Amino acid sequence: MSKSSVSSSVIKRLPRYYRFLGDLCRKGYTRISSRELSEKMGFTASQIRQDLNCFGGFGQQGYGYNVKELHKAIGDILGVNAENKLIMIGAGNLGSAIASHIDFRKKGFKLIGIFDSDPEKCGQEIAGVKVTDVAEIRRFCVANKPICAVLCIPKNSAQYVANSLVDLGVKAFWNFSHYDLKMEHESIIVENVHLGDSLMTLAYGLNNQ
Amino acid sequence: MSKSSVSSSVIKRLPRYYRFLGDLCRKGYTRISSRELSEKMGFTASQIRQDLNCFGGFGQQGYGYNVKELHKAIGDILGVNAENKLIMIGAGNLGSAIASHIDFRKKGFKLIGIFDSDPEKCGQEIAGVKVTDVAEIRRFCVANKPICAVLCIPKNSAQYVANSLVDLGVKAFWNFSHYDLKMEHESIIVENVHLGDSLMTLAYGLNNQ
DNA sequence: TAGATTGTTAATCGATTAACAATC
DNA sequence: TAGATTGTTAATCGATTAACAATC
Repeated sequence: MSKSSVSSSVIKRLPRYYRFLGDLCRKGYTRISSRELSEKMGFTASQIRQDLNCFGGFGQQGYGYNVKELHKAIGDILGVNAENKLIMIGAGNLGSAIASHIDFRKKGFKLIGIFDSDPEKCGQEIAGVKVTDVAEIRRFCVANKPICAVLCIPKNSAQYVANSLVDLGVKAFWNFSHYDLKMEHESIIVENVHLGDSLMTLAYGLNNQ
Repeated sequence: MSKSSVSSSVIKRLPRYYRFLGDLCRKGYTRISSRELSEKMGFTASQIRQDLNCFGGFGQQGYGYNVKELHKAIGDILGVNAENKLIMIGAGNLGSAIASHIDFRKKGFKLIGIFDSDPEKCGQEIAGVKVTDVAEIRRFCVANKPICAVLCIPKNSAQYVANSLVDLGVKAFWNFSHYDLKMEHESIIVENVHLGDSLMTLAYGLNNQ
């Protein structure tokens, strides 16, 4: 299945559907129409039906969607039940907060290692994972084959570290380093998170009415 | 000036331009053409010129753009030199990491207060700001008139807290609470950050080639 | 002046919305 | 069966790209 043909606009909405449907499940909804869902989510009903039909016909005419089934289906599309092995590089403020704050298992990942260059941090435990010296990364990757890395390191080392990790088999990066990673192989997946950019759009909003 | 007519696609690219131009300044560039910038940023030259001309003609035919001037101009459009007073609600893992990690002053904000309901945390200092009991928020807001709030609180209290803060004059929210805020007054600016959603798009990528 | 590169208009492309026949 | 609501095609809208005349 060439799901890669699905546009990124649609893909970025999937986690949102997943979240809302999870909430609806918990609230005891068993069925919902695209119109009802559109009112709750602020999308149009048309868009919801259009989006879902990129992946198959989950609804039933005259009835709507089964909330639980749809939630499960979207979870499967996203791959939230996978256990993609993930390591984190950089256990500073942000790194350790993310390690503790994100429920990796519920998002399709398993945190198997945290690395830092600061000897003070090595040996400490964060989110149940021991912090290891970065010097050990190569050995660790060869032995444990992580597929994804969270980068919480300064921007000047981000590209170098990412390149090294690609050579060690890492296929995806969740990058918090204030630097836009550019990867050679286009099969490498990168999600650059720029919290500062997000904040600046707020400044823009306040600055311009 | 009805800058509000500028599309959000453009606005979301502004911080990126700002970052790249800052880097170019530091690297000693004095001028740059839209073509050169397009190669560095991965946009098209056309888009760059189109984007910039939403705000005015910053370039010069036959020459290109003055890096320093353009950087300054975009900074002014974003309002990075403002000192929008900002408070943070919730000093847990994520809240305190963000307070320490983000350079608010460089983004147009000034962190003037941090609030938490945990008595353990009250009195502690984070990023040079003392953590205060949430019970004090009303008094604090009346006295100090913050215009923006960062929400690092559980999702079930997010909407209630946001509504209360609106009544106290807060105009903008940077919301990390795993819940999509819906505000009555459409003048209230909300930036919902969903780190989990961002991570799930990575899971999707790994799950689908 | 000639060359380069902008600002801007026009063309294209993609994403969103509307409409409706199919069908539960 | 009649009513509701989907899946899907067609229409609209907006954003991106291309082209080029203006001009430094």
